[in-house]
Amino acid sequence: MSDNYHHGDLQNALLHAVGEIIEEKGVGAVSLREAARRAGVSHSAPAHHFGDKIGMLTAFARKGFEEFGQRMQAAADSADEVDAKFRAIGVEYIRFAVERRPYFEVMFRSEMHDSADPDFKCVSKDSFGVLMSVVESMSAEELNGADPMHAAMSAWALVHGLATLWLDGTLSQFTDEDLFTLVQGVFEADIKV
Amino acid sequence: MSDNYHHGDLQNALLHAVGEIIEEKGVGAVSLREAARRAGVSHSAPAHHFGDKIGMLTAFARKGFEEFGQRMQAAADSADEVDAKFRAIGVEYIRFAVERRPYFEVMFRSEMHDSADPDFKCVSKDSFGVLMSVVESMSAEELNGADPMHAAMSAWALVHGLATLWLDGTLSQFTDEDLFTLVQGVFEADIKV
DNA sequence: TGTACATCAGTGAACGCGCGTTCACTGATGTAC
DNA sequence: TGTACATCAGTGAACGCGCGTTCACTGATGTAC
Repeated sequence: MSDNYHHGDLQNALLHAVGEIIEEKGVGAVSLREAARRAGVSHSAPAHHFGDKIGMLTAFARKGFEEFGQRMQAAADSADEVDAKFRAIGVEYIRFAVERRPYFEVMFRSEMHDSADPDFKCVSKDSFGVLMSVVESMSAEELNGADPMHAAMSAWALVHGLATLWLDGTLSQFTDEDLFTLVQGVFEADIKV
Repeated sequence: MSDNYHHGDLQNALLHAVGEIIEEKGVGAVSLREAARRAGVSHSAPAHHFGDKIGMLTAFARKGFEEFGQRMQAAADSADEVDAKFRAIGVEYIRFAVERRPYFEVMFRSEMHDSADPDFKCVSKDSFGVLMSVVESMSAEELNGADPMHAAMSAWALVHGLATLWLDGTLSQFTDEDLFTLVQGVFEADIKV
């Protein structure tokens, strides 16, 4: 690999830079030029690879969903009992949101990516599939007679809500608890609405 | 009120404009200049009133929380039974998110306002207080022995997750259901994690 | 009833900035012969 | 083994844009006397 002209893996270097920018300055600070700067490359290089800004962010979101899907699957595989799988997925969801905040924010904010991108659609559906297949393996008794899709949405909404409220700093206004102590408490308190 | 120089209620006119901008072009399109344009006023007028951009958005969020708090309170008062209050609050939360999307987005995104603003803090805490007081009026039996704070967080996370997933367009990828049919189903399916 | 004056809302010109996009280009690489 | 050529990655100058902020200003309003 030459030192100069041909970077070798610029695509990944740029996506890495995007992550850094979000980590340091938030999603609003992402720009093609700043990503180029951090990758040590001319400011028009990113457009060459990704077409435009939204293309770069969509590629970033796709990469996020790939890791996310793998982690969800690993969580589901980490337990034998259905309800243990269920909990493991929930905890891993929140863990991902906190550890990989830049991905999470771009993945789940519609204005930050192109949801119509076929690859994006595919990889995001796959992630949801992990949750669905766990729910579908539940017995009618375990589901309390609930529709599996609704049960999946319910679980998803709960962890997604916790994650976003935490990331937005709203929760810390109301409780001093460590996030995972809180998660534990919330999972146990998940009373019937 | 003169036609020209002194507007009379520019502050509100600007906040109204902010709502319009978000409705039409999303939170990223908000600017002092665009708000001024829509209020039919010079571009430096908003700074005169709000100090800077974040000041304008924080005022917008405050206004949102005021309406939000009132609606939460009205929902809580609309029923006699505790669990009916609980449900009413949940539905109203989601209804607010959908009907008043611009407010909702600015209220719950930390980078869109100044969370340290004393008035903001006050009015957002008040809203949460409505939920807390309903949960606190529940008997130990109704709570299934759960900590009231955790029960409140759990309910909050559920509806907040539903609302944000819906607004971000993520849910519509997976279900064709009307939002409130889905909400109904999810509330009923709210199984123990 | 009239005048002077303080206050405050809103103006408009100017500034510098970072951005996305375009485009003709150049340097490196690999392949065909 | 050497040469010609196509391909593709990355360059860098240029463009126009909308933005936030500043600042000396002006027009309207109300109050004191």
